[in-house]
Amino acid sequence: MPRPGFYSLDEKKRQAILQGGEEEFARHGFPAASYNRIMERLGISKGSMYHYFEDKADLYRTVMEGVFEKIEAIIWADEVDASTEETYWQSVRDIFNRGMELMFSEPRTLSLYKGLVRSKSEPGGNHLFAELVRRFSAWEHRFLSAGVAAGYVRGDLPIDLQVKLMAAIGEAFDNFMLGEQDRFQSETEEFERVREVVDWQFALVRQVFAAP
Amino acid sequence: MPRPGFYSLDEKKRQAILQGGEEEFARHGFPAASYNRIMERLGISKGSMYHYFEDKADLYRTVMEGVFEKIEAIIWADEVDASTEETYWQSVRDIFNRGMELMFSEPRTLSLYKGLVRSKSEPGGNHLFAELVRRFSAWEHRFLSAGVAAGYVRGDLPIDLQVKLMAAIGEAFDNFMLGEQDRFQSETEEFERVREVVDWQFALVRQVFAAP
DNA sequence: AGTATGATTAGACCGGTGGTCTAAAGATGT
DNA sequence: ACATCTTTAGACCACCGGTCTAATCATACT
Repeated sequence: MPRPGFYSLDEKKRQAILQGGEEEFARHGFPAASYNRIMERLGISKGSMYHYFEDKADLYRTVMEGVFEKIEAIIWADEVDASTEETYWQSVRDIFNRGMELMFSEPRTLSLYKGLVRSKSEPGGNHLFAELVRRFSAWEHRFLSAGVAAGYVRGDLPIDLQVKLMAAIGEAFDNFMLGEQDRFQSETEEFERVREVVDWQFALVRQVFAAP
Repeated sequence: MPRPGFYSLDEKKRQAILQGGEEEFARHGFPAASYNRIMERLGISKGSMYHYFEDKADLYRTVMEGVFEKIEAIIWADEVDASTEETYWQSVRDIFNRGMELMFSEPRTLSLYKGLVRSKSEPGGNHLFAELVRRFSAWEHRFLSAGVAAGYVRGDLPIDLQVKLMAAIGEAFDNFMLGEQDRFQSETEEFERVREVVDWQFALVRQVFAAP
C-alpha cells in the first residue's frame, strides 16, 4: 500500500505518477522495469518517490489496482446468467468479446494484466504478488463455479485446475496472435483475424469445459 | 556459442562449469540468476569466465544445450507410431509417462526446461532464446504433424497454435501440481497423485486434439 | 513574528548486477 | 634465454533498488 504522502498529493500528480508507472511496467514487465527511470521521466526525486511508496513493488501493486478496476469494469461488468445452458455459454462468449475489445482499445492495460499472470509461476520472489493474482483470478473462479453448480461445466476436474487451464488456453491464443500480428496490412484486417481466432478459442473452451 | 577457450578446457572443468550454471539457472531462472555468483562458487575469475563465454546468455544457452540433449534422449527417445489411432495415442501417452519420470529423476532438468518455455512470452529481450525455444518445440510440432497427417489429430486449427496449446496445457497442470506439492506426506503418495493428474492431462489432451 | 512540522529536493552512499579492460603471470616454441 | 601468445586476477564502468543526510521550501500553530 502507498504511504500517506501519496494520498495527500493532488489528483493530477497522482494520476501522472500512476501513468508513468503503467508505461514502464507495461513496456518492460516488473523485473526489468527501472524504478530510477520512472522517477527521472516524471521529474520526481528519489526521496519523494520513497516518500510516496515503500518500494518498486509497492508502486507496481498500486498501478495494478487501477488495472484491476478497469478490467473489472469492462470485462466482468455483468454477472453470469446461469439460467439456461445457452445463456451461460453466451455469458462466457460475451466475456471473450469484451476481452477482445479491450485488446484494441487498451492494449497497455491488457499487457499489464498478462505480465502479472505470467509472474505467478516465476522462481524466486513470485509470492510478492500472489494476493494480486488471486484477486484477478477470482472472477474466473466465480463464473466457472457457477457453471459447475448449474451442471454446465464439468465437475470431474478441480476448479483450481480448470481456472489455470482457462488462463493457459488464453495465453496460448494470445501468443499465437502475437506471432501473427506483423502480417496484417490494415487494422480492419487484423480485427477480422482476431475475431476468427476468438471464435476458435471460445469453441475450444466450450469443448474443454462443458460437462459431458 | 562458447568461445574457443571453453573447448580447450579439460572435460572435468567443463562439466563443473556447466553444472554450476545449471544449479544457478534452475534455482533462480535466467533473469534472476547471478553470473557473478556462478563464478564465485566455481572459483573462476571474471576474466576467465568471459574468456570462455561471451556473456551470461551464452552460458545459459550452452547449459540449455545439455538440457535439450537429456530431454531429447529420455522423452523423445522413440519415434511416434502412427500406424493406427491407438498406437498413436499410446505413443503420446508414453511421452507423458516419460515426462513424469523425468520430473522425479531429474527435477532440475525439468525446471530448466520450464524456465526456458516461460521466457518466450516475456517483454523485453525475449528474442534472446527464440532459436532455443524453437528447437525445444520442434519435437512437439513433429508428433502433432504426424497426427494431423494420419488424420488422428484435428486439422481445423493451425499446427503452431496446437503446439502452443499443448505447451500451455502442460504448464497449467505443472502449476497445479506445484501448488499441491506441500500437501504430501510421502514420496509414494506424491507419485500416486502425480500419476492421477497425468491421467487427467492425457485424457484432456486427447479430448482437445483428437480429430472430430 | 517566530518557530515547529512536514514536504521536497539533490545527491552521496551501499551492495549488488552484467560487462570491459589492463597489467601481470604462465605457458610455449624457437 | 627470449619473444609470443594464452590465461589470469581484479580494478573499473554504468546501472540497479534502496537508504540516508543536509538543505530548502511551505504551511500551520503559538
